[in-house]
Amino acid sequence: MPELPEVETYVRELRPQLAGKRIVQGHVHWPRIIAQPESAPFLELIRGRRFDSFDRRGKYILLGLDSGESLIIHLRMTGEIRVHPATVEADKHTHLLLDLESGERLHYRDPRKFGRVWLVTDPATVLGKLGPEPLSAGFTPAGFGERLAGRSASIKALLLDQTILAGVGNIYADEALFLAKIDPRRRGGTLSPAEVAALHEAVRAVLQAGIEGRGSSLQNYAPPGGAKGVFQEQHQVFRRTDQSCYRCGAPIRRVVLAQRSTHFCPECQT
DNA sequence: ATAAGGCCCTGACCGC
DNA sequence: TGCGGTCAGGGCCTTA
Repeated sequence: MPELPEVETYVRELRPQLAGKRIVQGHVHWPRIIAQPESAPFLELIRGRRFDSFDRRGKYILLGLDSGESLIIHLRMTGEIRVHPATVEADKHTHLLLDLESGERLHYRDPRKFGRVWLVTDPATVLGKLGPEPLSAGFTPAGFGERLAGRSASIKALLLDQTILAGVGNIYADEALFLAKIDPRRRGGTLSPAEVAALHEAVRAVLQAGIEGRGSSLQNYAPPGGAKGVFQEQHQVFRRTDQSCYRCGAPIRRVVLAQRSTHFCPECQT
């Protein structure tokens, strides 16, 4: 489940694999994977274009083309991008193929078909509603507090809300709440300024540590460079139900909040 | 405006 | 071994 650290790792590893390479021709095997425009104009617009720039916003991958347009990709749960020699066959889960002038092919693969691809002139049409980047100067304790003020939803649900801040998913939300010692069931509006500040710092710390670990590799997830991420080895609570808290020894609890499994230490997080 | 639930999808896993 | 049922969950949509 790629979240901000996994997507950041993706962009960093795709850059050397794709920079300056030209798309000869694209092939769409499952049209709904292309969110915008329709797949026919999509294929026409990418033909002959070169990969120029590589960026991330929240959990979105932004591949800038030499036409000035942006190929935006969201991997959602099981999306996967690989650059293979042309001799590598597409499997049944490969929904988009881009033939490159280099003789390689970009494979977009996604067993659960949740991911989406956009080709747009202005990225803001896709990204416009996203909240601040957690690792940028635009994410401040004061601004975070304002966005949480008056909210009755659980703080866990609010951390997953991409309009409050961009890039946090289920893993890093649970880890950040543990680090900040905040019960995930707390209503967002009830956090004190000190707790908001602690959570702000914790979110930044876990995302930064996640990036340094090249993300969390759970199930089959791996970034495109081949080597798996290692941050899962540092998880304090995520998927550690009934195991001992590393800090106090109490068993980690699992509850469901906002339809998401949520893991926390009932002794440390209050 | 906010909150909550459904939906999309398929592989993995479980119990029988 | 086969099979039906359940679970996983990001973001969008609908409903209240």
